[in-house]
Amino acid sequence: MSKRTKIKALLESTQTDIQVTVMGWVRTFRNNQFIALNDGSTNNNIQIVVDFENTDEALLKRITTGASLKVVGQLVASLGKGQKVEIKATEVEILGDSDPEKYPLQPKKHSLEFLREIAHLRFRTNTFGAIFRVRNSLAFAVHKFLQEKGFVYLHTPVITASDAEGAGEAFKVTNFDIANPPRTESGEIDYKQDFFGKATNLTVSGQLEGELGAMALSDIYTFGPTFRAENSNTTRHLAEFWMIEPEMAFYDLEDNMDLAEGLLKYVISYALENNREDLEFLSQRLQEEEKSKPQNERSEMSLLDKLQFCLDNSFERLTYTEAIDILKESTPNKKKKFQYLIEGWGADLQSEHERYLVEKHFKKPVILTDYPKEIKAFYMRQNDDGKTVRAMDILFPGIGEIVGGSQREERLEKLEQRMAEMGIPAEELWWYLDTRRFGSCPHAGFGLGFERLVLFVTGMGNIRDVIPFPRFPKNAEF
RNA sequence: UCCUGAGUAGCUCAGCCGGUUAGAGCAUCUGACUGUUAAUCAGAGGGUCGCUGGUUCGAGCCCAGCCUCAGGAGCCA
Repeated sequence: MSKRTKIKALLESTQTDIQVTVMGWVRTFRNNQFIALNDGSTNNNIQIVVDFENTDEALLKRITTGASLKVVGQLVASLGKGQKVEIKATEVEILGDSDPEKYPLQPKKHSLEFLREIAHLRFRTNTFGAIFRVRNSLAFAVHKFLQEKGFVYLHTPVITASDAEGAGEAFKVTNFDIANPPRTESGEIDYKQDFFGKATNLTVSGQLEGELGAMALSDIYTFGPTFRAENSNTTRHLAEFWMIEPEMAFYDLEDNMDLAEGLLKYVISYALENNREDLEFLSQRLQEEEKSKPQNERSEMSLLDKLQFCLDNSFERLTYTEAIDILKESTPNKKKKFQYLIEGWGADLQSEHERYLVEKHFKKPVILTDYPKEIKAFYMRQNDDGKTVRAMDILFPGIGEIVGGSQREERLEKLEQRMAEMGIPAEELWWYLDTRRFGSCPHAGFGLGFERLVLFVTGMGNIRDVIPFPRFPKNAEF
């Protein structure tokens, strides 16, 4: 294809009266002469002006919403208001027609629910263009931040054999004819004959393997897809999602929290700097959307203000025990407004409690630490009180838990004892325990839910709208 | 999985107490206009009322089951 200039560059061009070539998709065609063309490089369209009186009528009819075009013309200062520059077309070529009777996108507002059904085309809308450019920046910024700190990007396996991680239901991976799997004499499915010679599933977390890497490379992170076969039908769960899992040797919980907070702030500031226009658009979109909500449900801050606020304030850090005290004394608890009332120490925090702490009490991101060991995973480091573990959850407004992490139990005996208590088969995790046998050391790590981060930064309300092709119960289209 | 609500034209939605031929805006098509900004104006076409069964003289509307979607809860990131 002949050289073209991307629309983002043209709109920023200081030079005019030069010949340019653009390619993109038609958003609207107004007045038989004005094409709003978009190529995804920016949320803004470039206006193409067609000399319709001297253009073949058959060609004009093919300039329809969704069609892809190649346009050659002069980049000139715009005669009309609403844009600085426009292109006076000298040559318009239809690269791909788009039948207007069948093309589902119209130059109007569509519901997010409808766009979810045409996820293959929703990239062509302003909202989803902005979301996926922001998502890209956030992913890049995660790598940039960690790479600059000397972290090693470690590719942990997607297929795993251990089912002992306790992070939810896993999807089975098998080569068997599922209608007729080989069976043992006692009638059980004989996984010895399966592809891997044992039962395998898609990973629910790269953490345990990540720890193995950290115990040699010092600081590692994973950033890949993760799978949970939970029947979750919510705005913040997916069956396939992306997770960032740093694991650091010689880190305690404080270091862990500092890293997580630093990472979150860095990637948010990176997006604010590099995706200003997209975030302004999304901020406006959110404000429009909230107009239809009752006053008390609207957010106090605009999206941009909320992101900036998040950068300007340190996250509130407190222990689970302190949080319980606050919740016990809180108005909704006393007035029995909570669905689950806080009676005392030991209860798991429900969404309503987390939301109260983050959105009502502190009004900023909160890091809760030192949870009761009963409600946390086996690998978390036990505190001397015998009751709590060195866990930390970062709670964000509107999202809930965005990060879950801990200092890891590095003492072999303590770890084995906890595994026994929780019924985790030690023989399956012999390799994990080996790191505690040979040169064990204090270490820590966390998991950051990437889509939840994108949700927060874009101000979207449903996690299915911040991943290109969401996988959730009863849906694996596209 | 549980609770609540929804499913009517391509999209967003209205449809009275069960009663004749199911409506509107936008989109599409035809024509007009031609510096528009989701262009405007005039006209036209477009429906298995989610699916299955039931009640009734008669069902978009009532009943039962199922499917899908949305919001909330749980599981968690």
